[in-house]
Amino acid sequence: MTDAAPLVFLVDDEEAILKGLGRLLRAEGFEIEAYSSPLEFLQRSPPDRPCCVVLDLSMPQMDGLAVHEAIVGRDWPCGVIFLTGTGDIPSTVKAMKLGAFDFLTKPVDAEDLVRALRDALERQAQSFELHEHYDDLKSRFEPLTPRESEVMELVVNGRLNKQIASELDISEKTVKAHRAKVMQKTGVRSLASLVQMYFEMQQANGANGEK
Amino acid sequence: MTDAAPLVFLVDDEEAILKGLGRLLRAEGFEIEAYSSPLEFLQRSPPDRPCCVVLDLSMPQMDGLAVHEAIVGRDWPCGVIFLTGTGDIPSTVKAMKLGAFDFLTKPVDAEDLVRALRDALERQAQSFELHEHYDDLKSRFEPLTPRESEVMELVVNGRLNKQIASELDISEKTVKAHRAKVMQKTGVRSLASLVQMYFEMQQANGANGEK
DNA sequence: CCCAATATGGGACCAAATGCCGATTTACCT
DNA sequence: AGGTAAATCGGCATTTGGTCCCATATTGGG
Repeated sequence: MTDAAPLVFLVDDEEAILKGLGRLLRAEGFEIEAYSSPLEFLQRSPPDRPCCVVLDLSMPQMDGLAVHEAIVGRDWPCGVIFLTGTGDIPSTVKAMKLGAFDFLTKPVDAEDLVRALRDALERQAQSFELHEHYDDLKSRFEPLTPRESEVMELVVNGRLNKQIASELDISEKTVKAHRAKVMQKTGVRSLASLVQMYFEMQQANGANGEK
Repeated sequence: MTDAAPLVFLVDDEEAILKGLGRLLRAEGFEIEAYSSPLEFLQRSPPDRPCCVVLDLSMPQMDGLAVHEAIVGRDWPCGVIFLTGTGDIPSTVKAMKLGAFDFLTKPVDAEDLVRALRDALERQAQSFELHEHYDDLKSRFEPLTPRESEVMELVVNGRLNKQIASELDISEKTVKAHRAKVMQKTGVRSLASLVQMYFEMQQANGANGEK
C-alpha cells in the first residue's frame, strides 16, 4: 500500500541499453533496477512485491531462457518480457511456452515496451494477490495435527461423524472433538467455508504442483 | 471410447502441402481432414472430440490468426499449431498469446510436427474432459428454480437456515423445503458435495468468462 | 520428572437439519 | 376449466452436529 511504484528489472549485457531504457522507463514512473549480468541479477533476494523483468535473450554469461527458467523455478513474483535483437521463431516459441508475457525485438518502440510492461505488471499484481491468498490458506491448515487433517479430509468429502468414527475406528465423540479443533484452528465458522477453503487449496496445489 | 484415432485438421492453401502432410500424418496414425480454404474449414460443424488444427499463417482468403480467433471464439475442443514459411516474431507472439500450442516453420521437420501434435492432442484431451465435467455440473444446477438457486447461494456461503429465512423474509420452514429440493435436484447427498460442486462451477465460469 | 500437546472418550444439553405427513395461493399452459 | 409447477407455511419425530463440563493414556521436550 505504501510503495506503489511498479518494480522493473532490466537485464542486458549492453550498458548502453541499460542506460537508455533506464532513463526512459524511470520517466514513465517505473522503479528500475538494472543489471548488466544475469548472474548478478539472480543473486538478488526475491522481491516481495509484483515485478517484471525486461530480459535480453542472448547474453555472454548466461542464456536469457535459462534466466527465465530460474525465475520460474524460484517462484519469483515476476513477469518476464524478452527484448532481443537476434531472436528467431523457435526461441520465441520456447519463451512463450515458458510463460513469458511478451517477446519484443530491438530496436524496440518505446510505446510498445511501456504498454507491455503495464500489462505484465497488472497481471503480475493479480497473480501476486492470488499467491498471497494461497499462502494464507496454507497457513490456516498448517497447525492441524495429522489426525485432525485426517478427520477433516473425511468431513469435507461429505462423511457423517458416525461414518468417520467407524472408518477411523474411534468413537463419534472423538470425531467431534477433532472436528471442533479443525474449525477453531482454521478460523472458519461454517462447514461451507471449510469445504470451500479446502478445495480451493487442493486446486492451488494441483495447479502449482503439476508438470 | 469407440473412436480413439486422434483427429487432426490441416488447413493450408497449398494443395501440395496438404497432400504431403496428409500422407505423412495418416501414416503416423492420425485421422486427417484437409482443407485448402479456411472459410470452408470454419463451416464445418464443431467436432465432438478432442482435436488439433495445423494451420497455415498466411493464406489468401483469410489470415491464420483470424482463423485461430474464430476457433477460440466458437469454443471448439481444438488445439492450434501454426505452420508457416513467412512468419515473423510479432506474429508468433500474437499466436502464442492467443493460446496456440506451437508455432513451426516450413520446411517442417516431420519429427517436430508429430511430437507437437501428440503433445497438443494430449493436452486437448485433458481440457476436453474438464469441459465435459463442467457441462455435467452446469446441467445439475439448471433444473433449479430462481428461488432455489437463491437459497442455495446462501447455503453454500455458510448461512444458517434461520439466517436465510430472515434475509429472504420467509419462514425457516420454506428455506428447508427449498434446500431439500436443491439437494434432490442436484443429486448430492451432503452439504460438502454441494459446496464443492458449486464453487467448482463458479471457478469454471470465472475461468471461461474472463477476457 | 513434570508439563504441554495429542488422542481418546463419557455425560448432558442445545441447536440445527432432515424427513414425512399435511396445507394454501399464485401463475401459467392447454 | 382443469392441471401443473412454484412458492409459501405448519407440525412432529428423528438425526446430526456443536458445546460445555470432565477424565485418561501416551509421548516428547525442557
